[in-house]
Amino acid sequence: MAGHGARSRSGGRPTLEEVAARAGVGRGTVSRVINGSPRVSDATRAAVEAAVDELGYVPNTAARALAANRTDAIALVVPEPETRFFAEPYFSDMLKGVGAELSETEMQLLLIFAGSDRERQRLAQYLAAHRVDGVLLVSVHADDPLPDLLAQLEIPAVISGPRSAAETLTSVDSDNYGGARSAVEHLLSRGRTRIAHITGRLDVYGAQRRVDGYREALLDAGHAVDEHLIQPGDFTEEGGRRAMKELLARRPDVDAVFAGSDVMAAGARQVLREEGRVIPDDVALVGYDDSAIARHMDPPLTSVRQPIEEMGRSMIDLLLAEIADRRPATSRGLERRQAVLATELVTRASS
Amino acid sequence: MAGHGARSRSGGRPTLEEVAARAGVGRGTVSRVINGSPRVSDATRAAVEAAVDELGYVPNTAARALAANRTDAIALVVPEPETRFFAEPYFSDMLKGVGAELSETEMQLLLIFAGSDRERQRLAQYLAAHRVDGVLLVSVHADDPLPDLLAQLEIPAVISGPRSAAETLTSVDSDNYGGARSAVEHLLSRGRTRIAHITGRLDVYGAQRRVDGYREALLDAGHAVDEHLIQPGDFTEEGGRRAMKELLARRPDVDAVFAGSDVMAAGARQVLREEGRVIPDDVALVGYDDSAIARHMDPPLTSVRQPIEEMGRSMIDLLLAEIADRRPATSRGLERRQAVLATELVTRASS
DNA sequence: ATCACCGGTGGGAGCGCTCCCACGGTACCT
DNA sequence: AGGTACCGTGGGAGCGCTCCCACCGGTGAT
Repeated sequence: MAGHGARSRSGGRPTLEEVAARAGVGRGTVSRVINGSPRVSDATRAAVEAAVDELGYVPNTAARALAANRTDAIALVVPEPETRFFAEPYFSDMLKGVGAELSETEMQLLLIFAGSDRERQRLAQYLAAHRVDGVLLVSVHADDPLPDLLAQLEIPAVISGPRSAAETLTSVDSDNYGGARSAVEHLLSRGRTRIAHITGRLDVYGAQRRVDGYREALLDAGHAVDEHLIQPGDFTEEGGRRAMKELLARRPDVDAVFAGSDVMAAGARQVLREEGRVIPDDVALVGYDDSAIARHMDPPLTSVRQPIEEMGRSMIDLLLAEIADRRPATSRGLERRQAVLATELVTRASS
Repeated sequence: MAGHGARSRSGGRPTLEEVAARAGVGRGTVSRVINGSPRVSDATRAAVEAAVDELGYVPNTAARALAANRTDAIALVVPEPETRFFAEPYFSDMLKGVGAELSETEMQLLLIFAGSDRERQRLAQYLAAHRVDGVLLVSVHADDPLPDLLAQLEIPAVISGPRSAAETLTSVDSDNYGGARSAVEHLLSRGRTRIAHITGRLDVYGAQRRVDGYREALLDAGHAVDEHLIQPGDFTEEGGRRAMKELLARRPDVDAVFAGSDVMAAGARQVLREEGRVIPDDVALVGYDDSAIARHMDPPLTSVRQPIEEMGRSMIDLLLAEIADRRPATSRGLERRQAVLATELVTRASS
C-alpha cells in the first residue's frame, strides 16, 4: 500500500529535493528553474535542467496546488446535457478549440456537468472550495444564478454567448447580428422579397440579435419589416415545423425562410415539402450553425457558420488573461473584456 | 447550509483543524468522519457533522491528494479530435453517461486530448506523474501504444471498443455482432435476398464483428455468402460512395445494403440516387449508429442504435471497481472484466 | 576605506490533509 | 485480581511543493 517511505526509493517519482541533490543546488533554486524565474544564473539553470532530464522529474501537482494555493485547472461547466447543445457539433468544435489552446499551457481541463439539482449543488461546493482557477461557461440561460455565484466568489470566468447586451462577465460570442444580416442579404440578392424569419428562443440573447440583424438588413435594403413574417421558434425541430405551418397559413406567398438554427430549418423543410413547396424554387431556405444536418439535408442547406473552434480558443485566451491579472492581486482594475467573432455564410443548394 | 459567520473571516475556507476545534474533537476524528470510517461513535460523528455544516467545510482536494497519494480524478483521453468520432453524437452521449455515473461519486473528470504528438507527450508525462487514478480510453486504434503504457504504469484503465478479441484491458463494447445480425435479419424479413455490406475500417475490431454478424445471419438463414457483396469502406462518406459504386458495378441486382455506419450509408445513398435507384423500393438501406444523419436522411434511415450512454456509465462502473480493487494492493488477483451491451434496430422508411 | 545595494542562492516554515502509533477506557477472559 | 483484547480517540510526522527571509560575495557610491 504505497506507504510513506515504502515506495520512495524504488518506484516513486523523483521529488524536487532529489533533483536539487543531483544538481548540487538547493531546493529553492530548482523550484525557481521549474517555474521559470529569471533570478537564476545560466550555469545553474543548465545544471538543474540536466538533473531534471536525467531523473525524469515531473512536478507533483497536488503539492504545488497545496503550497501555492492555485490549481492549474479550469473547469468547463456544461449545463443540461440533454439539450441540443450537447449533441450538436457546437460542443465538440468548441472543445477542439479549447483543447488546442490549452495544450500550449500547463493547465488541465475539468468537465463539470450542471444539469440536475444535485450536480449544481456539487458544482457550487466545488467552486466554493476553489478547486479551479477559472471557469468556462457555455449556453447559459438568462436566469441562471451561476454567473452571479462566480462573480461573488471572485472566480475568473468567461461566458460564451453573453446573456444580454449588459453582460458583466467576460464574454465570447459570434456575430449573431452580422450572421443574420448576411443570411438576409444573401436571400435579397437572390431576388427574394417576402423573407420570413423563424427565431430561436427569444430569451436567448443571440437569438434576439439574429432578429435584429434580420430586421435591419431588410430596412437597410429599403424593405419594410412585416411582423407577420417573424415567427418565434424554440430551436427544436418540432418548433420549426410549427412555426413554418403558422407562416404558411398567414403568408402563403412567402418566398424565403431564414431559420435561426439548422434544426429548425429541418423542421421547416418537412412542412414545406408536405405542402408541396419546392426548395429553393418556391421557397429558399437558410439555416444557422452549419451543422451536419445542413450538409446532409435535401437539398443541402445554406447556413451561417460560426467560428466555434476559434470561440473556444478565444475563451481560453481571455480566461487565462483574467487569471493572470488576478494573481498579483491588482484587484478590480480590469476593463471589461469581450470578443465577438465573425461568421461566414456557407451557400448551398437550398437558396 | 451556507456558513454563517465562518465565511466572513477573510482568511479563506475552514480547515479540518477548525472543524475539529468547533466540534471539540481531534483532527484525526474529523478526518475519520469525513472519510466515512466506521470507527467513530455515533455521538461524535453527529457533533462533527454539525460542525462541518455550520462552518461549510469542504475538504481541500490538493491536501488530500498530497497526503493520501491519490487524486480522486479520472481522465477521459480523447484521441484525434478531428475525426468523425468527435462530431458524432457518440462522444456527447458517452459523456452524458460518464457524467451521470460520476455525479454519484466524488471523482472529477479530466478531459485530455491526445491528438498531436505534443499532446501525446504531455499525456505520457501526465500519466507518469500519476495525476489521475484511472483512465477512460475511447476509439483507440489497434496499433496505439497508449494501452500498453497504461498497463506498464499499472494505471487502471477501461477501453471502449476493444482492440481485438484478445483485448487485455478492461473493456466496454456494444454488441457489434448482434447489431449487424439484427440489421441483416431485418432485411431478410423484408424479403431482400441480395444484401450487400459496406464494412467499416477492418482494422477496427468492431467493424470486423459487424462483418461476422452479417455473414452468420445470412448463413443461419440458409443463404450463401457472396463475397462480391462485401465491400470494404472506411467509415467516411466518400468511402461509402466509392463502395457503393463498386457494388453496383459488380452486382447491379443488389436489393439491399447494410452499411457499417450512417455516414457511409449517406454516401451510398447519394450514389444510389444518382443511379436512379429508389430507396427503399429498389434498394433497401440500413446504417449503423442511429446518428442525427439517420433521422434527417431522405428517406429516414433504418439504423442500429448502440446504447452509448449506458456504455459510458458502464465504463465508469468498471473503472471505479478497478481503482477500488487496486487500493488495498491485492495485486493482480482480478479477473478480466468486460461488458457487452445490446444494440437495438431502429426501423425507418429506408428499409 | 566604509556603506548600501543587489543578483544569486539555501533552506525553514508552512499549505491541509492522511496515516499511524500511542493512549485511556471498557469488557471479557483466565 | 491481573491480563488481554479491543474500542474510540488525539495528535505527531510527514506528503512535495512554494514562499520568503537570511545570507553571501561583488558592485558602485560615498
